[in-house]
Amino acid sequence: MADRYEPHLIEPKWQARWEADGLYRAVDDDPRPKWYELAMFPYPSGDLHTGHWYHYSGADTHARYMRMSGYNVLYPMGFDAFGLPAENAAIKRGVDPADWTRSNIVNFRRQFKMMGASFDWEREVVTSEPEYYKWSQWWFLQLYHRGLAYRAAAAANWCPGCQTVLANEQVVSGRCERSDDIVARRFLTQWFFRITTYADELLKFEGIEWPERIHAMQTNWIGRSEGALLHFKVDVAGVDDSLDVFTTRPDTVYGATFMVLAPEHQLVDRIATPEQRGAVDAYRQATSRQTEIERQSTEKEKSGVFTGAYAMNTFSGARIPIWIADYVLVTYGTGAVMAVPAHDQRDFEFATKYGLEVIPVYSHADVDLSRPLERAFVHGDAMINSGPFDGTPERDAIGRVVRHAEEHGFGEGSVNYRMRDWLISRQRYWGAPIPIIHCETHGIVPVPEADLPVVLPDHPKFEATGQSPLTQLPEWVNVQCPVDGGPARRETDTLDTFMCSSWYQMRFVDPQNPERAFSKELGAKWLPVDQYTGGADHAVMHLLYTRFFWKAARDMGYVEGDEPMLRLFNQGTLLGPDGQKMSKSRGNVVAPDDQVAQHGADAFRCQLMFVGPWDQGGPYNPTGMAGIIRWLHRLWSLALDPVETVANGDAAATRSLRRATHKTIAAATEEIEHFRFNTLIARLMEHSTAMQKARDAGRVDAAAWDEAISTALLLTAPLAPHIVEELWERKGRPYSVHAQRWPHADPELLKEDEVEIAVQVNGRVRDRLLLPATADEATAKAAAFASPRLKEWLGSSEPRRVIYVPGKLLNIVL
RNA sequence: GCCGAAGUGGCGGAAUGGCAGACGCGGCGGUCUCAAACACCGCUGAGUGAAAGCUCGUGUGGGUUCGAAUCCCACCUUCGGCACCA
Repeated sequence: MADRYEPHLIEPKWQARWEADGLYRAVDDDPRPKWYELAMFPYPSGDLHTGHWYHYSGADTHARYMRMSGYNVLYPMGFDAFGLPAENAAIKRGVDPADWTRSNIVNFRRQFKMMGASFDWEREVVTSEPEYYKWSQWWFLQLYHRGLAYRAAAAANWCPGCQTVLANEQVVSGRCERSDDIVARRFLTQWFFRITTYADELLKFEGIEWPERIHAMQTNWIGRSEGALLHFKVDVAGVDDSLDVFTTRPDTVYGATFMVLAPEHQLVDRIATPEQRGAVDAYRQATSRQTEIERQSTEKEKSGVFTGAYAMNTFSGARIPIWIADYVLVTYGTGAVMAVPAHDQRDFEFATKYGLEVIPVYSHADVDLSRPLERAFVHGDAMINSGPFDGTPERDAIGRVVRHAEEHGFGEGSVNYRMRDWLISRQRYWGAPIPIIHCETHGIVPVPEADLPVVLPDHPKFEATGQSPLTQLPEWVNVQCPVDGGPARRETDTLDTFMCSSWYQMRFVDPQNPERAFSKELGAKWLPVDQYTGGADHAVMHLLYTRFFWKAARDMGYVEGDEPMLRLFNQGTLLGPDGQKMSKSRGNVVAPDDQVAQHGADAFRCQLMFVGPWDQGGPYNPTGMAGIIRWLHRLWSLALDPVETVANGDAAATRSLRRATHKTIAAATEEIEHFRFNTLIARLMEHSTAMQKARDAGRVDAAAWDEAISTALLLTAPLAPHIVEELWERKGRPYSVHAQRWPHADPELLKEDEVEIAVQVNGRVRDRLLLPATADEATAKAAAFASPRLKEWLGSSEPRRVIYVPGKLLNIVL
């Protein structure tokens, strides 16, 4: 008699065995086709939470499936270990960030192992260890040498809480993505990566299977708009500048009756007239006091101030006033717009408020131009008030105006992007030091590759100075210039952690290489990633950065192919049992360690996979755990309890059991390929029920039973690795179930002998008939007319039409 | 405002042109048990009926089709992203 299923006894046993045997090690010279499965690595803060379990349970199940499908699977894990929480812990509690991080990693590793995750731990990387960040620094130098890293004085997003700058991607509706503080502006000299060089290529998603919504979000973020750069002459004595504006509507240029500059625009100081200077300065002050959120509010009434200066509309020859207003952003386009009040609603509101001229430059069938406009109209029929262009239909207008501009030197066709270059400087301690030395005579000098890594010094001091804590360590900062040995200072900014995670997938292919970031051979062997999984919250940060990074690496000859991750699957967000985001303050947190202690890792994994479609996430249902546990117990007793078998079972019953088994194989394969774990489990439960029925009927065919049990175990192995390994062993099968081949469905066995078809009369189901699977329309029709139940519906009239879908339904239209 | 996803029993969800509600939870009834359970069996969308059955039913309104949860149009709601973007 088999003993009970007791997960806490079998799970640690198998975890130890798998580790000792190196069961999940990826072998570089294995002849089988490679499969690189990658799950976004975590930031090691405190505990592996339920959201992590949700992600890694699905990823692990898929990786195990691919291994059983005959692939040489690389499924590595590491830690994205630089970042703010470690530094904040250091500031608050005085612990060393490195110690804090290492102890968290120890805990994460323990929890990953408790989960039964099939990572190849020999390839682990930790981004905060010098062995790794040496190569992050090396990559920085490669980008620098290629002109893709540069330093610029620019307005930066400053998070007062984190005391550091943020990339645009890390600002979420005016707040810090991490700390939720309101972001301020600061002018600082910072390091940038020239991601905009790749903007157009990043808009292409050819050759990769990524979710549509990630395409949409990245496309949205990059924000490409086509238009023209037009030059307007500044009409101010002693200023010989032209004022450039980007516009998507160069065809409305004759209607540009004023210009608006962002208050921070460089030209403002030089053109403001003495009479207007006071008002201009006051407005600029008021603007700088506003937060990003206040400034971006679309509710707010438009405001602005006249500079007293004029520009010349190069096209119309009109002298038009130059205003400043906060609705023009210094970070977008050229920070200046030509205002066309007749055809842009914002400009219209502004013109109305300040009594500026409104000149329509399009006719419109529904707009009476003899009266003042009540609002702007964006599209029109044909150009008017536009000199030589009058009468041009709208569809030809932009092309003609741009050609004219180019011929006369008034401007040129241009493309503008919303996306800015990637700001990578952080005034933080816990990050990879940027490998640059500032020399009094030689300026910016890259650290020679032979001197890498630039090791992060121990014993940091944290004082909220707004500068990198590294500036407070003079013995580290003061160095000799690599060129002449003269006095020089190290760069004290550290790299944005997203830089470290932009190339980690490359390091996993050759994680211990002391000579290079990774060898070309191993890169060619394993890269790119075949399947990537992770949350959609990284859509415009990590997932955009890593694509940029890859393309830059490709252009430098380090990798081949255009994309780093061929397939991407985003799991959804797991919510608390109350349907709210899990958080300690709400008290709706499900603690994985407790769940494992109570029910075992297999049950917790399965329950997480069963709550709903993996890509949708949704509320965690703690009471549903009972169903999963019942099913695992059923599997246990099906496999181990004695069953009355015979050598040659009843043919029909045998065929029925084998059909159930093979149908389950076919369905399960389809589900697991598409990450549909909830329906995968439903299919497996149905199979368990089918086996139970066969067993209870007695005198089961021994071979069919054996096949059913083996199949059930093989199909369940990726989801619940421990219980299946235990049952596999107890059934006397060869170790390990996880090294077995995924079963194949026999198409012959999938065929039904008889099928139940629905018989409809005028589209409504009136009866169900059992027919041979091969029945043709005539047979089905004859059977329907022979059915007593259908008599009253069909009457004696001839059907007008009959639709027959073999195996499914017969619809008789009267 | 723009882009994207979604709306189905008491609950999580299944079905992507062919029998709506698979699978599971919960509930109800029963079996075994001294008793209970994470053991087992049955029922469980609403209305009506003794029952067979019939009628209604997938956010709302319309359409296409022999047939629509599924496709099309309009609208409503929720979630995610972007937003004074020139």
